[in-house]
Amino acid sequence: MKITKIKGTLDFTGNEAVKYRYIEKTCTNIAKKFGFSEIITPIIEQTDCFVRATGEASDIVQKEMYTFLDRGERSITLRPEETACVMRHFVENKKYANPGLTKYYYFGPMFRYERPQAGRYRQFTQLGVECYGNENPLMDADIINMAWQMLSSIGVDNLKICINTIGGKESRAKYQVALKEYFADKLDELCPDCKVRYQKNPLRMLDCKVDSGLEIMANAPKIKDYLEDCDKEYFDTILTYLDALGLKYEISERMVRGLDYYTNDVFEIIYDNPKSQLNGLAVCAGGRYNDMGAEFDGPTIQAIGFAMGVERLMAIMDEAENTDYLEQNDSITVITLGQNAKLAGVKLTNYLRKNNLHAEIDYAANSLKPQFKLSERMNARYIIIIGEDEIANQEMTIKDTVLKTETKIKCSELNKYFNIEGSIDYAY
RNA sequence: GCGAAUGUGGUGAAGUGGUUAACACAGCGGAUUGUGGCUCCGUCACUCGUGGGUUCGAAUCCCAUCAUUCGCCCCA
Repeated sequence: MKITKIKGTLDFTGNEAVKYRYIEKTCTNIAKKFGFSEIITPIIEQTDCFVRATGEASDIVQKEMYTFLDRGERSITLRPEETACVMRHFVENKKYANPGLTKYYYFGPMFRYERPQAGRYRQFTQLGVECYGNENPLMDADIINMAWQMLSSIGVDNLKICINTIGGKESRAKYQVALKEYFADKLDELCPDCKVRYQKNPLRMLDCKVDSGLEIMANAPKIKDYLEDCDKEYFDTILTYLDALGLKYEISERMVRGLDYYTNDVFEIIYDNPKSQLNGLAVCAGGRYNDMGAEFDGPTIQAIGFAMGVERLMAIMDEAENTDYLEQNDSITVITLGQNAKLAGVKLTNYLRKNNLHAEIDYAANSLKPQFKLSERMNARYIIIIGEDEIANQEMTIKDTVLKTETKIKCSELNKYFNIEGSIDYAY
């Protein structure tokens, strides 16, 4: 039986791996500029960490977690998301006692037991941020701003920001009552899923795809009519700041998000490209979740965050044929003719490597052809050729495949050519 | 959890019951070449995801199973 990778997981090699690290590096650099520092938490947590934070009834808890008992019969879960882990850390260590804001970013694998499909895997990578402390609409706006900057900097286009408010506890409670009243006598017209949602979480009926065209959906009560004044004002102020930051956004009145912990503003950044299979996929999503601290038996902690799906970003970069992430390849192949030249070539190769250059020499071949093949495989920029003539004169022939030049230089000039230290000769 | 499509060598694929599974690219071996990626010759699937069945005979039909991909639910 052949051993294969586990369903819904991915191996990255070559340019894929480069791209993955490029996204990490570019985005986390921006997070640092916004004053965020890294948090690294374990991949495993007590199952309760997610049950409490995400909500017993959420789909993540109900059917998507990798949960198992360890040898001590403790229920362990591979993290399906990071927000709960960061909150656990924050409350566990009583960091709420620290003055000012706490701003963390993270980057790492998450696990969700779902059927894989376009832009969705069982092990996937999230890059996200969490910000705790006194809430202020500017903070919410600036975090969206940061997400936008991250996405712009990795060169992902065709994105749009969608934002909505689902209000604070009071607003939402009133709204839920109104929704239930409205739909009470209309249940027969709704799809089976919505009948379940009606019981479980009426808000979710709003973004049902099946029933979205129905007239009764269009006429359903709107959250904005049930918002407490303070919630409404908070949301409007966020929008004002977004305008000031020059960010374009769409207000999606139907967007409610699936994780139970959100309060007030929620937002998504969506790939908007009708030609693509990935159209409509959220690459970034987040919002405010002021009530989560209490779930961890901590005080009320005002909090906001977002997460981005790294594999989704990679897929979109591929579609756009975006190759900005590729590092410039300035590697060198040393080609030799004859045994004396091979010895000289080894010495030369080693000298180049010691000077931080990527240099390779064919271990086996003596004829030209396979050695040129090596340089093609490496996609080497420089090819240095050493034969008997060069040995005799302490020279080498250097081809620059980018500038398409070929020059013969003395060994003593090599350091100048590559702007490196020291010198080399062929004597040994 | 539900629904659909697909599964032939490293890759792309032809082949729908009958002798040695076409072709292309890549690979490998060689010829030629102090400067290659051109050309030429040779070689490369005891086998068609896996396991059963039907048949004189199956990559081709049937069943099961696995995997991949896509959609739903939900989500980054």
